[in-house]
Amino acid sequence: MRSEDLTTRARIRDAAVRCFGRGGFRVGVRVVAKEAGVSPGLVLHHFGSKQGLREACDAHVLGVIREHKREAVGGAGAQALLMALASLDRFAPLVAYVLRSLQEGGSLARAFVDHLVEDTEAYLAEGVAAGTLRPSRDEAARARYLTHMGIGTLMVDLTLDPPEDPDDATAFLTRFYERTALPVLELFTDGLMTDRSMLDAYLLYVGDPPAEGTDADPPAA
Amino acid sequence: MRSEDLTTRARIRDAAVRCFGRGGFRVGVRVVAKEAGVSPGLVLHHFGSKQGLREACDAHVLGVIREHKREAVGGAGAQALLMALASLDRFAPLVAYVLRSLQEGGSLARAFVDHLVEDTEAYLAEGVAAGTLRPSRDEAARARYLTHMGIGTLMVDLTLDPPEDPDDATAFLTRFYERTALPVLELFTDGLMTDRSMLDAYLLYVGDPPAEGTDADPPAA
DNA sequence: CAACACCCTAAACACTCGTTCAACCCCGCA
DNA sequence: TGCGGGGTTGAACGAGTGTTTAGGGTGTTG
Repeated sequence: MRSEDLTTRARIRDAAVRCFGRGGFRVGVRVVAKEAGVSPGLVLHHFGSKQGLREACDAHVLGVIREHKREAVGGAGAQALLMALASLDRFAPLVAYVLRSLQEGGSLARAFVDHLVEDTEAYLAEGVAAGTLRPSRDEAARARYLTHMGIGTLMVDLTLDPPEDPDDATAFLTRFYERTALPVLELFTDGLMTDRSMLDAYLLYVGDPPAEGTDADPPAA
Repeated sequence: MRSEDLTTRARIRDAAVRCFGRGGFRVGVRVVAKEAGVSPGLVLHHFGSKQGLREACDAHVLGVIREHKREAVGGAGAQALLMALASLDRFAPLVAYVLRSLQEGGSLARAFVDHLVEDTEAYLAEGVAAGTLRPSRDEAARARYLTHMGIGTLMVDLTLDPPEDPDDATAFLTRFYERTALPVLELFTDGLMTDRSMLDAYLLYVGDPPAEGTDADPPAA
């Protein structure tokens, strides 16, 4: 911790990120104040209100993630990004904060997810262009769906059996990855169904959708 | 509403289900009491504590769902079940309650999801036996993954832009279904990738997994 | 009729929350 | 030396929470 060379304001903000990441946004101002080593009044003096404190946290976390996304290199996708960030343990509290934010909703969650959807769309487009990924009849919808799906699966695992140590985001993410790697790879390479009847029925039902992009050859079963 | 022919205890319980479904579990005992048309003290008199009230709600909701699952016939899967239940509008508050429960965690959420995982596993086994679904190297893991994935995608949509009318679970579920039908059908019929390299790399890396149950022939590409 | 048991209410209690405020310390500056 | 003035404190306020408790009614029973 290089906490003494920070502004008091920044120290409070970082403490708040830690506290909110650990216990959600219901933790009180007094807890944050104690974590930062200051009095409760000072927190409100610097941020106006608890809402202001949270907004400052949101802005800071989002900024740091945007800034350091390139360090967290590798494939697109929510887990990949969070995993890479959490492995750099100085970012672990930020990851916990993001997970909490995704759990309880709010503007940071929306911004973060929209950001990921963009990345995913670009990543998918690359893959399609390179021939490694199949094209979709609605690329935007697919990108959003895959992103929501990735994050959602993670969130369900998180809420259903929350890790005993809320600080160790890395352990949780690793465990999650181990449990889901095989099914997700199977699904992504071969799909689930053996024929196209359900998809065709749907396409017939909705009257065949935009079909923009490449209306590519359906790969023979 | 046939509310006057119920025990006061049942009336309070149903009011609590509605309130919790609408506003989450943070809504106060006084709100529930007002919704039920009784005094706040009576709520605690009947259920001992707020925790007791919630447990009674959990038990009741789970019981009703178990009981009426056959009415809500059709394919397995979280959305299918919830959708079918919500369409019967007398169950709409229950569905909202379940969604809240999934959002905030708790024993009902766990029970509900475990229940769904079982159903999914049976449903998948049927499909595999009938030849309409591809087998997996770890059927249990796949069933759990697909269930968490389905519910998770739903929850992300729900937390990211919550519906303006928290009572109308049907509208939300319909909209969700429309947005995801195409991507999910595409993914389930053809997968995402054009070759098996990533899956093979993983299988090589983990040294080919348990493969218990049906150590079936990997379907020839 | 008296007495008991039960359903129910209204008020109060104890606590936590976000927020406010008067005062204090300590710094630079004239 | 006196004078701000921002950083900081700790106590207090008011509204919210879950919970407790004393006490009305009301019906049933002896």
